[in-house]
Amino acid sequence: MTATVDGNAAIDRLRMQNAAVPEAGATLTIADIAERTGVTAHTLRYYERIGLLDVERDGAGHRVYGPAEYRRVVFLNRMRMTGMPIRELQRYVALVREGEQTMPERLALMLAHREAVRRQLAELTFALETIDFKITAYGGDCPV
Amino acid sequence: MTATVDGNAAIDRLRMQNAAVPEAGATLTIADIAERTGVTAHTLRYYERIGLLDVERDGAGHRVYGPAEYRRVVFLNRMRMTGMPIRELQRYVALVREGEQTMPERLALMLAHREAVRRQLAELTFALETIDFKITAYGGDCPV
DNA sequence: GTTTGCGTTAGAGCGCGCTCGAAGGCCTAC
DNA sequence: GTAGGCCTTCGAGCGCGCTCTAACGCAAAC
Repeated sequence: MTATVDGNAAIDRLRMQNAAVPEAGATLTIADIAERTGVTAHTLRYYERIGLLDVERDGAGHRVYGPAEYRRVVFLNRMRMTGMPIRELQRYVALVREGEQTMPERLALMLAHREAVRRQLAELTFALETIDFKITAYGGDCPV
Repeated sequence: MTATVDGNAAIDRLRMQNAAVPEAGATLTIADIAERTGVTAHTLRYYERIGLLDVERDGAGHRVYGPAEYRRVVFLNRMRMTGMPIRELQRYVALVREGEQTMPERLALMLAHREAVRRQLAELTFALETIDFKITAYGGDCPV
């Protein structure tokens, strides 16, 4: 993972994920996916174990990832970044497997999560004021 | 904790904390502090145990909180909300106990944390786009 | 042919931040 | 005087999300 000017590892990862989308028909190993997404092989196996990923095996029993799996990993990673619990992701993935008729429910899940993220943003912004206040206070004196 | 229009429990708590500042000289029980800050009595004892709070005892051995302790609890709560680890709070509190000469170091800690929170805000904002994209996609079809 | 290196599985372990249980003390109300 | 309720301490337990170990397999490189 290469560092960029702002030095934000998570944002770097997001940029990397956008840049490293495999072309249609490509087949990738677990190491490839780990490198391209920044999700460790251990975690990829863990995600598969708990039902977040479905991955084929080659003749040697090794995992074979394609663009669809790549996109899934990136999606999972972003939802985790925004604090979506594993349990909810399991529910979402289960709905995807059930087929098109679950699209309204999936949409509802995403809408609810968007609200959760917006609340999170509001909280962070609010709490940031306390930090700013603290920093300003260190110009004078600082209680606590 | 009373609900407000937007239904954001954490923001409600922040508002409540601002509204429930005890007047100078007031003495509060652990239950009072729990109610006013939204931090449970269990957690308040835990914070004390790990060195984040210093609280006096009355004749019966019960904890007695004053405005300074209240402010400390509110501060701790806000730093936790923004993801500051307990270890860092322990370090900060240790610096406070060491006295005024640690103010530059405390300031540096706060500045670093402010940057961390800003990064967090950037990440959330970035990842929010993925959610928005997903939601838009449900108007059409949705891969993954 | 053996070393190197990547992969596999099952399952244990860990760090964090609480959260709870048990056993008991003090104070007030009835 | 006894029941209820809130307080105390100590220590164990828990949910989450990984993270790592052990033991082993296959396959190309030397």
